[in-house]
Amino acid sequence: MAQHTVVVSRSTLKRLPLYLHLLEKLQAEGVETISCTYIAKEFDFDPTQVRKDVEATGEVGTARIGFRVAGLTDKIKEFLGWNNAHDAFLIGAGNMGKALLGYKDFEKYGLNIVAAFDKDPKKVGAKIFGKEVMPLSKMPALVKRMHINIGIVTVPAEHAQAAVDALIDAGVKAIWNFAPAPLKIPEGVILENARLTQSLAVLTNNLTRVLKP
Amino acid sequence: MAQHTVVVSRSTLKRLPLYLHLLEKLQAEGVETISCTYIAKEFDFDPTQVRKDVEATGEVGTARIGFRVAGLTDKIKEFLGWNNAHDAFLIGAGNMGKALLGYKDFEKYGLNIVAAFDKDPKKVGAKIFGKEVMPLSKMPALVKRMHINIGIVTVPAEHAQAAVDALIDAGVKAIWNFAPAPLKIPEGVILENARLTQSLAVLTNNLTRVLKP
DNA sequence: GTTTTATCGAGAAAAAAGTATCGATATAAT
DNA sequence: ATTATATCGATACTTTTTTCTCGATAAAAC
Repeated sequence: MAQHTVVVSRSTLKRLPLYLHLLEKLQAEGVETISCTYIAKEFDFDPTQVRKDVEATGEVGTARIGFRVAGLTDKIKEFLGWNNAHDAFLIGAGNMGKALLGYKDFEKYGLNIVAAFDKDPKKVGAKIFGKEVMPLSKMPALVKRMHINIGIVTVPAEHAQAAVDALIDAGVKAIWNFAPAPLKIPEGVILENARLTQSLAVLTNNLTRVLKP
Repeated sequence: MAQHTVVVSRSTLKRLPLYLHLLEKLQAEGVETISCTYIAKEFDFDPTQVRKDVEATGEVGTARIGFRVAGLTDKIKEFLGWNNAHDAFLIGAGNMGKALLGYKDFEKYGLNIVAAFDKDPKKVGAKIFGKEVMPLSKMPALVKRMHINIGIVTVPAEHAQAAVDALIDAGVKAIWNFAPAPLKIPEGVILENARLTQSLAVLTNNLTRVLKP
Protein backbone atom coordinates (compact mmCIF):
# COMPACT_ATOMS: atom_id res chain seq x y z
CA MET A 1 0.00 0.00 0.00
CA ALA A 2 1.21 3.49 -0.82
CA GLN A 3 2.33 5.09 2.42
CA HIS A 4 1.77 8.79 2.95
CA THR A 5 5.01 10.42 3.93
CA VAL A 6 3.54 13.87 3.45
CA VAL A 7 4.96 16.50 5.78
CA VAL A 8 2.21 18.66 7.20
CA SER A 9 2.08 21.59 9.57
CA ARG A 10 1.90 21.23 13.33
CA SER A 11 -1.50 22.90 13.17
CA THR A 12 -2.86 20.22 10.89
CA LEU A 13 -1.39 17.47 13.05
CA LYS A 14 -3.09 18.93 16.08
CA ARG A 15 -6.47 19.13 14.41
CA LEU A 16 -6.45 15.54 13.18
CA PRO A 17 -6.97 13.98 16.63
CA LEU A 18 -10.00 16.22 17.08
CA TYR A 19 -11.53 14.88 13.90
CA LEU A 20 -10.67 11.37 14.99
CA HIS A 21 -12.53 11.72 18.29
CA LEU A 22 -15.57 12.95 16.44
CA LEU A 23 -15.36 10.20 13.84
CA GLU A 24 -15.20 7.53 16.52
CA LYS A 25 -18.26 8.98 18.18
CA LEU A 26 -20.10 8.99 14.85
CA GLN A 27 -18.99 5.47 14.06
CA ALA A 28 -20.37 4.30 17.38
CA GLU A 29 -23.66 5.95 16.39
CA GLY A 30 -23.70 4.06 13.10
CA VAL A 31 -23.04 7.05 10.84
CA GLU A 32 -21.38 5.88 7.62
CA THR A 33 -20.38 9.00 5.72
CA ILE A 34 -19.40 12.50 6.78
CA SER A 35 -18.69 15.78 5.02
CA CYS A 36 -15.94 18.25 5.79
CA THR A 37 -18.65 20.87 6.14
CA TYR A 38 -20.13 18.89 9.02
CA ILE A 39 -16.79 18.36 10.73
CA ALA A 40 -15.98 22.04 10.32
CA LYS A 41 -19.27 23.11 11.92
CA GLU A 42 -18.61 20.87 14.90
CA PHE A 43 -15.34 22.65 15.69
CA ASP A 44 -16.13 26.05 14.21
CA PHE A 45 -13.38 25.68 11.64
CA ASP A 46 -13.37 26.56 7.97
CA PRO A 47 -14.58 23.66 5.76
CA THR A 48 -11.71 24.13 3.33
CA GLN A 49 -9.27 23.82 6.17
CA VAL A 50 -10.79 20.52 7.20
CA ARG A 51 -10.67 19.35 3.60
CA LYS A 52 -6.98 20.19 3.35
CA ASP A 53 -6.22 18.48 6.65
CA VAL A 54 -8.04 15.38 5.47
CA GLU A 55 -6.24 15.53 2.13
CA ALA A 56 -2.93 15.13 3.97
CA THR A 57 -3.99 11.71 5.22
CA GLY A 58 -4.50 10.49 1.66
CA GLU A 59 -8.21 9.73 2.03
CA VAL A 60 -10.33 10.79 -0.95
CA GLY A 61 -13.96 11.73 -0.76
CA THR A 62 -16.84 11.76 -3.22
CA ALA A 63 -18.72 14.87 -4.25
CA ARG A 64 -22.08 15.46 -2.65
CA ILE A 65 -21.41 12.59 -0.17
CA GLY A 66 -18.20 13.31 1.66
CA PHE A 67 -15.96 10.68 3.22
CA ARG A 68 -16.59 7.21 4.60
CA VAL A 69 -16.31 7.45 8.38
CA ALA A 70 -14.51 4.12 8.67
CA GLY A 71 -12.06 4.87 5.87
CA LEU A 72 -11.18 8.31 7.18
CA THR A 73 -10.75 6.99 10.71
CA ASP A 74 -8.24 4.43 9.48
CA LYS A 75 -6.35 6.92 7.37
CA ILE A 76 -6.01 9.44 10.20
CA LYS A 77 -4.83 6.74 12.59
CA GLU A 78 -2.32 5.47 10.08
CA PHE A 79 -1.13 8.99 9.36
CA LEU A 80 -0.60 9.73 13.04
CA GLY A 81 1.06 6.40 13.65
CA TRP A 82 -1.73 5.33 15.98
CA ASN A 83 -2.57 2.07 14.26
CA ASN A 84 0.14 0.10 16.01
CA ALA A 85 1.46 0.87 19.46
CA HIS A 86 4.84 2.39 20.23
CA ASP A 87 6.41 1.23 23.46
CA ALA A 88 7.53 3.96 25.83
CA PHE A 89 9.37 4.38 29.12
CA LEU A 90 8.37 7.03 31.61
CA ILE A 91 10.94 8.80 33.79
CA GLY A 92 9.70 10.39 36.99
CA ALA A 93 6.94 8.72 38.97
CA GLY A 94 5.55 11.88 40.52
CA ASN A 95 2.00 13.15 40.21
CA MET A 96 2.07 13.80 36.50
CA GLY A 97 3.87 10.51 35.92
CA LYS A 98 1.21 8.65 37.85
CA ALA A 99 -1.56 10.35 35.95
CA LEU A 100 -0.04 9.33 32.63
CA LEU A 101 0.53 5.76 33.83
CA GLY A 102 -3.14 5.58 34.73
CA TYR A 103 -4.39 6.99 31.45
CA LYS A 104 -5.95 3.99 29.79
CA ASP A 105 -6.80 5.65 26.48
CA PHE A 106 -3.16 5.92 25.43
CA GLU A 107 -3.38 2.51 23.84
CA LYS A 108 -5.90 4.01 21.44
CA TYR A 109 -3.35 6.66 20.56
CA GLY A 110 -0.53 4.34 19.68
CA LEU A 111 1.25 4.70 23.01
CA ASN A 112 2.08 1.87 25.38
CA ILE A 113 3.87 2.91 28.55
CA VAL A 114 5.79 -0.21 29.45
CA ALA A 115 7.46 0.81 32.70
CA ALA A 116 8.38 3.76 34.89
CA PHE A 117 11.72 4.79 36.34
CA ASP A 118 12.60 7.00 39.28
CA LYS A 119 15.76 7.84 41.11
CA ASP A 120 14.01 7.99 44.47
CA PRO A 121 14.52 4.56 46.15
CA LYS A 122 11.28 5.08 48.06
CA LYS A 123 9.29 5.06 44.83
CA VAL A 124 11.16 2.14 43.29
CA GLY A 125 9.62 -1.31 43.58
CA ALA A 126 6.01 -0.15 43.67
CA LYS A 127 3.53 -0.88 40.93
CA ILE A 128 1.46 2.01 39.58
CA PHE A 129 -1.59 0.92 37.62
CA GLY A 130 0.12 -2.40 37.00
CA LYS A 131 3.35 -0.85 35.81
CA GLU A 132 6.56 -1.41 37.65
CA VAL A 133 8.67 1.48 38.95
CA MET A 134 12.34 0.64 38.52
CA PRO A 135 15.57 2.39 39.49
CA LEU A 136 16.86 4.78 36.87
CA SER A 137 20.11 2.81 36.65
CA LYS A 138 18.29 -0.05 34.96
CA MET A 139 16.83 2.13 32.23
CA PRO A 140 19.64 2.16 29.61
CA ALA A 141 19.98 -1.61 29.35
CA LEU A 142 16.23 -2.07 29.13
CA VAL A 143 15.84 0.60 26.43
CA LYS A 144 18.34 -1.32 24.32
CA ARG A 145 16.96 -4.77 25.05
CA MET A 146 13.33 -3.80 24.45
CA HIS A 147 14.03 -1.38 21.59
CA ILE A 148 12.15 1.44 23.25
CA ASN A 149 11.72 4.47 20.98
CA ILE A 150 9.83 6.93 23.18
CA GLY A 151 10.85 8.45 26.50
CA ILE A 152 8.31 10.37 28.54
CA VAL A 153 9.86 12.90 30.91
CA THR A 154 7.86 13.85 34.00
CA VAL A 155 10.67 14.79 36.35
CA PRO A 156 11.10 18.24 37.94
CA ALA A 157 12.58 20.91 35.65
CA GLU A 158 16.03 20.78 37.21
CA HIS A 159 16.46 17.08 36.43
CA ALA A 160 14.87 17.13 32.99
CA GLN A 161 18.03 17.64 30.93
CA ALA A 162 19.82 14.79 32.71
CA ALA A 163 16.85 12.48 32.17
CA VAL A 164 16.68 13.37 28.49
CA ASP A 165 20.42 12.90 28.01
CA ALA A 166 20.25 9.47 29.61
CA LEU A 167 17.29 8.43 27.46
CA ILE A 168 18.92 9.57 24.24
CA ASP A 169 22.24 7.98 25.19
CA ALA A 170 20.38 4.74 25.71
CA GLY A 171 18.92 4.93 22.21
CA VAL A 172 15.50 6.55 22.52
CA LYS A 173 14.41 8.35 19.33
CA ALA A 174 11.68 10.63 20.66
CA ILE A 175 11.13 12.58 23.88
CA TRP A 176 7.74 13.62 25.18
CA ASN A 177 8.61 16.30 27.69
CA PHE A 178 6.34 17.52 30.50
CA ALA A 179 9.02 19.43 32.43
CA PRO A 180 9.06 23.23 32.16
CA ALA A 181 12.67 23.39 31.04
CA PRO A 182 14.30 24.26 27.71
CA LEU A 183 15.91 21.01 26.58
CA LYS A 184 18.88 20.50 24.28
CA ILE A 185 18.73 17.46 22.06
CA PRO A 186 20.98 16.22 19.28
CA GLU A 187 20.08 16.28 15.59
CA GLY A 188 17.75 13.48 14.56
CA VAL A 189 15.98 13.06 17.88
CA ILE A 190 12.39 14.22 18.14
CA LEU A 191 11.38 16.48 21.01
CA GLU A 192 7.78 17.25 21.71
CA ASN A 193 6.87 19.45 24.63
CA ALA A 194 3.55 18.91 26.35
CA ARG A 195 3.67 21.92 28.57
CA LEU A 196 0.59 22.75 30.53
CA THR A 197 1.93 26.18 31.35
CA GLN A 198 1.71 27.19 27.70
CA SER A 199 -1.94 26.33 27.54
CA LEU A 200 -2.51 28.01 30.88
CA ALA A 201 -0.79 31.14 29.61
CA VAL A 202 -3.30 31.46 26.79
CA LEU A 203 -6.17 30.98 29.24
CA THR A 204 -5.05 33.46 31.90
CA ASN A 205 -4.07 36.09 29.35
CA ASN A 206 -7.49 35.88 27.71
CA LEU A 207 -9.20 35.91 31.07
CA THR A 208 -7.36 38.99 32.30
CA ARG A 209 -8.32 40.78 29.12
CA VAL A 210 -11.96 39.77 29.47
CA LEU A 211 -12.16 40.69 33.14
CA LYS A 212 -10.43 44.02 32.65
CA PRO A 213 -12.94 46.87 32.94
CA MET B 1 0.00 52.50 35.20
CA ALA B 2 -0.76 51.99 31.53
CA GLN B 3 -2.08 48.47 31.13
CA HIS B 4 -1.25 46.48 28.06
CA THR B 5 -4.41 45.21 26.48
CA VAL B 6 -2.57 44.22 23.31
CA VAL B 7 -4.04 41.20 21.56
CA VAL B 8 -1.30 38.84 20.46
CA SER B 9 -1.19 35.53 18.67
CA ARG B 10 -1.54 32.19 20.41
CA SER B 11 2.00 31.43 19.29
CA THR B 12 3.38 34.44 21.08
CA LEU B 13 1.41 33.63 24.21
CA LYS B 14 2.83 30.14 24.21
CA ARG B 15 6.40 31.32 23.85
CA LEU B 16 6.21 33.82 26.69
CA PRO B 17 6.15 31.18 29.46
CA LEU B 18 9.29 29.67 27.96
CA TYR B 19 11.07 33.00 28.23
CA LEU B 20 9.76 33.39 31.75
CA HIS B 21 11.23 30.07 32.89
CA LEU B 22 14.57 31.06 31.46
CA LEU B 23 14.44 34.51 33.02
CA GLU B 24 13.72 33.07 36.43
CA LYS B 25 16.67 30.74 36.12
CA LEU B 26 18.89 33.67 35.13
CA GLN B 27 17.57 35.82 37.94
CA ALA B 28 18.43 33.06 40.40
CA GLU B 29 21.96 33.09 38.97
CA GLY B 30 22.22 36.83 39.50
CA VAL B 31 22.12 37.86 35.84
CA GLU B 32 20.76 41.41 35.53
CA THR B 33 20.28 42.05 31.83
CA ILE B 34 19.50 39.85 28.87
CA SER B 35 19.32 40.31 25.12
CA CYS B 36 16.74 38.88 22.75
CA THR B 37 19.63 37.36 20.83
CA TYR B 38 20.54 35.32 23.90
CA ILE B 39 16.97 34.19 24.57
CA ALA B 40 16.60 33.25 20.92
CA LYS B 41 19.75 31.12 20.97
CA GLU B 42 18.50 29.26 24.02
CA PHE B 43 15.35 28.11 22.23
CA ASP B 44 16.64 28.12 18.68
CA PHE B 45 14.19 30.86 17.70
CA ASP B 46 14.71 33.92 15.55
CA PRO B 47 15.93 36.95 17.56
CA THR B 48 13.43 39.22 15.83
CA GLN B 49 10.63 36.93 16.85
CA VAL B 50 11.69 37.10 20.47
CA ARG B 51 11.92 40.88 20.20
CA LYS B 52 8.36 41.05 18.87
CA ASP B 53 7.07 38.73 21.56
CA VAL B 54 8.73 40.87 24.21
CA GLU B 55 7.38 44.04 22.62
CA ALA B 56 3.85 42.74 23.23
CA THR B 57 4.42 42.80 26.97
CA GLY B 58 5.25 46.50 26.86
CA GLU B 59 8.80 46.16 28.19
CA VAL B 60 11.33 48.36 26.43
CA GLY B 61 14.99 47.53 26.13
CA THR B 62 18.12 49.59 25.63
CA ALA B 63 20.39 49.26 22.62
CA ARG B 64 23.56 47.28 23.09
CA ILE B 65 22.37 46.09 26.53
CA GLY B 66 19.03 44.37 26.09
CA PHE B 67 16.37 44.09 28.79
CA ARG B 68 16.52 44.05 32.56
CA VAL B 69 15.81 40.51 33.69
CA ALA B 70 13.68 41.63 36.61
CA GLY B 71 11.69 44.14 34.58
CA LEU B 72 10.97 41.70 31.78
CA THR B 73 9.98 38.98 34.22
CA ASP B 74 7.44 41.29 35.79
CA LYS B 75 6.06 42.45 32.47
CA ILE B 76 5.59 38.91 31.15
CA LYS B 77 3.89 37.82 34.38
CA GLU B 78 1.61 40.83 34.26
CA PHE B 79 0.81 40.25 30.62
CA LEU B 80 -0.07 36.61 31.21
CA GLY B 81 -2.08 37.47 34.29
CA TRP B 82 0.28 35.51 36.48
CA ASN B 83 1.04 38.28 38.94
CA ASN B 84 -2.03 37.66 41.05
CA ALA B 85 -3.70 34.30 41.43
CA HIS B 86 -7.00 33.31 39.87
CA ASP B 87 -9.08 30.91 41.94
CA ALA B 88 -10.27 27.79 40.16
CA PHE B 89 -12.46 24.76 40.76
CA LEU B 90 -11.58 21.37 39.37
CA ILE B 91 -14.23 18.93 38.21
CA GLY B 92 -13.29 15.25 38.08
CA ALA B 93 -10.97 13.83 40.74
CA GLY B 94 -9.53 11.06 38.56
CA ASN B 95 -5.86 10.56 37.74
CA MET B 96 -5.41 13.74 35.79
CA GLY B 97 -7.39 15.69 38.35
CA LYS B 98 -5.19 14.40 41.13
CA ALA B 99 -2.04 15.23 39.21
CA LEU B 100 -3.21 18.82 38.74
CA LEU B 101 -4.24 19.13 42.38
CA GLY B 102 -0.74 18.04 43.35
CA TYR B 103 1.04 20.41 41.02
CA LYS B 104 2.55 22.95 43.35
CA ASP B 105 3.96 25.28 40.71
CA PHE B 106 0.53 26.47 39.59
CA GLU B 107 0.66 29.21 42.19
CA LYS B 108 3.60 30.62 40.25
CA TYR B 109 1.42 30.65 37.15
CA GLY B 110 -1.47 32.58 38.59
CA LEU B 111 -3.63 29.55 39.26
CA ASN B 112 -5.00 28.53 42.63
CA ILE B 113 -7.09 25.37 42.61
CA VAL B 114 -9.38 25.90 45.57
CA ALA B 115 -11.36 22.66 45.61
CA ALA B 116 -12.29 19.62 43.58
CA PHE B 117 -15.71 18.18 42.73
CA ASP B 118 -16.75 14.71 41.68
CA LYS B 119 -20.05 12.98 41.14
CA ASP B 120 -18.73 9.68 42.49
CA PRO B 121 -19.75 9.48 46.19
CA LYS B 122 -16.74 7.25 46.85
CA LYS B 123 -14.37 10.05 45.93
CA VAL B 124 -16.27 12.76 47.80
CA GLY B 125 -15.08 13.66 51.27
CA ALA B 126 -11.44 12.82 50.72
CA LYS B 127 -8.69 15.41 50.71
CA ILE B 128 -6.22 15.36 47.83
CA PHE B 129 -3.06 17.30 48.52
CA GLY B 130 -4.96 19.28 51.12
CA LYS B 131 -7.84 20.09 48.82
CA GLU B 132 -11.31 18.89 49.59
CA VAL B 133 -13.30 16.77 47.14
CA MET B 134 -16.95 17.81 47.26
CA PRO B 135 -20.11 16.55 45.60
CA LEU B 136 -20.84 18.15 42.25
CA SER B 137 -24.18 19.40 43.57
CA LYS B 138 -22.41 21.88 45.81
CA MET B 139 -20.44 23.43 42.99
CA PRO B 140 -22.86 26.08 41.64
CA ALA B 141 -23.50 27.79 44.96
CA LEU B 142 -19.80 27.83 45.79
CA VAL B 143 -18.83 29.26 42.40
CA LYS B 144 -21.17 32.17 43.07
CA ARG B 145 -20.22 32.68 46.68
CA MET B 146 -16.47 32.53 46.04
CA HIS B 147 -16.57 34.32 42.68
CA ILE B 148 -14.68 31.53 40.93
CA ASN B 149 -13.72 32.43 37.35
CA ILE B 150 -11.93 29.30 36.15
CA GLY B 151 -13.24 25.75 35.84
CA ILE B 152 -10.81 22.92 35.18
CA VAL B 153 -12.44 19.92 33.52
CA THR B 154 -10.77 16.54 34.05
CA VAL B 155 -13.80 14.26 33.67
CA PRO B 156 -14.13 11.53 31.02
CA ALA B 157 -15.04 12.74 27.53
CA GLU B 158 -18.68 11.66 27.77
CA HIS B 159 -19.32 13.84 30.84
CA ALA B 160 -17.30 16.82 29.73
CA GLN B 161 -20.10 18.82 28.09
CA ALA B 162 -22.36 18.41 31.13
CA ALA B 163 -19.57 19.52 33.46
CA VAL B 164 -18.83 22.56 31.29
CA ASP B 165 -22.50 23.52 31.06
CA ALA B 166 -22.85 23.34 34.83
CA LEU B 167 -19.73 25.45 35.38
CA ILE B 168 -20.82 28.12 32.93
CA ASP B 169 -24.35 28.15 34.31
CA ALA B 170 -22.85 28.74 37.73
CA GLY B 171 -20.94 31.76 36.43
CA VAL B 172 -17.47 30.56 35.52
CA LYS B 173 -15.82 32.71 32.82
CA ALA B 174 -13.10 30.36 31.58
CA ILE B 175 -12.80 26.62 31.05
CA TRP B 176 -9.53 24.71 31.02
CA ASN B 177 -10.49 21.46 29.38
CA PHE B 178 -8.51 18.23 29.58
CA ALA B 179 -11.24 15.96 28.18
CA PRO B 180 -10.91 14.74 24.59
CA ALA B 181 -14.31 16.04 23.55
CA PRO B 182 -15.40 18.93 21.31
CA LEU B 183 -17.14 21.34 23.67
CA LYS B 184 -19.79 23.92 22.91
CA ILE B 185 -19.63 27.11 24.89
CA PRO B 186 -21.61 30.33 24.70
CA GLU B 187 -20.22 33.62 23.42
CA GLY B 188 -18.04 35.42 25.91
CA VAL B 189 -16.77 32.37 27.75
CA ILE B 190 -13.15 31.37 27.25
CA LEU B 191 -12.34 27.79 26.38
CA GLU B 192 -8.79 26.54 26.39
CA ASN B 193 -8.10 22.92 25.56
CA ALA B 194 -5.08 21.26 27.13
CA ARG B 195 -5.23 18.08 25.15
CA LEU B 196 -2.36 15.70 25.51
CA THR B 197 -3.48 13.76 22.46
CA GLN B 198 -2.70 16.72 20.22
CA SER B 199 0.84 16.88 21.42
CA LEU B 200 1.11 13.11 21.19
CA ALA B 201 -0.14 13.22 17.60
CA VAL B 202 2.73 15.48 16.60
CA LEU B 203 5.18 13.16 18.31
CA THR B 204 3.96 9.87 16.89
CA ASN B 205 3.56 11.28 13.38
CA ASN B 206 7.12 12.57 13.41
CA LEU B 207 8.38 9.33 14.86
CA THR B 208 6.69 7.17 12.23
CA ARG B 209 8.19 9.32 9.54
CA VAL B 210 11.66 9.07 11.08
CA LEU B 211 11.44 5.32 11.64
CA LYS B 212 10.09 4.63 8.16
CA PRO B 213 12.77 3.01 5.98
C1' DG C 1 -35.18 13.56 -17.65
C1' DT C 2 -34.01 18.06 -16.03
C1' DT C 3 -33.00 21.06 -12.35
C1' DT C 4 -31.36 21.85 -7.83
C1' DT C 5 -28.21 21.16 -4.16
C1' DA C 6 -24.38 19.65 -1.35
C1' DT C 7 -19.96 18.49 -1.65
C1' DC C 8 -15.24 17.72 -3.28
C1' DG C 9 -10.85 19.24 -5.14
C1' DA C 10 -7.89 22.55 -7.17
C1' DG C 11 -6.13 26.94 -7.49
C1' DA C 12 -6.20 31.96 -6.25
C1' DA C 13 -6.42 35.41 -2.75
C1' DA C 14 -5.99 37.08 1.86
C1' DA C 15 -4.27 37.02 6.39
C1' DA C 16 -1.03 35.80 9.74
C1' DA C 17 3.34 34.56 11.27
C1' DG C 18 8.04 34.58 10.86
C1' DT C 19 12.53 36.51 9.01
C1' DA C 20 15.71 39.98 7.16
C1' DT C 21 17.41 44.68 6.75
C1' DC C 22 18.86 48.93 8.44
C1' DG C 23 19.37 53.21 11.06
C1' DA C 24 19.97 54.63 15.90
C1' DT C 25 22.30 54.13 20.19
C1' DA C 26 24.90 52.76 24.17
C1' DT C 27 28.94 50.50 25.68
C1' DA C 28 33.54 48.61 25.02
C1' DA C 29 37.91 48.58 22.65
C1' DT C 30 41.59 50.98 20.54
C1' DA D 1 38.49 60.83 21.13
C1' DT D 2 37.53 57.70 17.63
C1' DT D 3 36.22 53.31 16.04
C1' DA D 4 34.04 48.94 16.50
C1' DT D 5 30.30 46.16 18.07
C1' DA D 6 26.08 44.43 20.02
C1' DT D 7 21.60 45.39 20.38
C1' DC D 8 17.07 47.61 19.96
C1' DG D 9 13.09 49.10 17.28
C1' DA D 10 10.90 50.03 13.06
C1' DT D 11 9.91 48.68 8.51
C1' DA D 12 10.05 45.74 4.58
C1' DC D 13 9.99 41.28 2.86
C1' DT D 14 9.08 36.19 2.75
C1' DT D 15 6.87 32.19 3.92
C1' DT D 16 3.21 29.72 5.84
C1' DT D 17 -1.42 29.17 6.95
C1' DT D 18 -6.03 30.09 6.31
C1' DT D 19 -9.95 31.44 3.61
C1' DC D 20 -12.38 32.26 -0.71
C1' DT D 21 -13.88 31.07 -5.41
C1' DC D 22 -15.31 28.12 -8.82
C1' DG D 23 -15.85 24.17 -11.91
C1' DA D 24 -16.98 19.17 -11.58
C1' DT D 25 -19.88 15.61 -9.81
C1' DA D 26 -23.12 12.67 -7.49
C1' DA D 27 -27.43 12.33 -5.32
C1' DA D 28 -32.02 14.24 -4.46
C1' DA D 29 -36.05 16.88 -5.85
C1' DC D 30 -39.13 18.06 -9.18
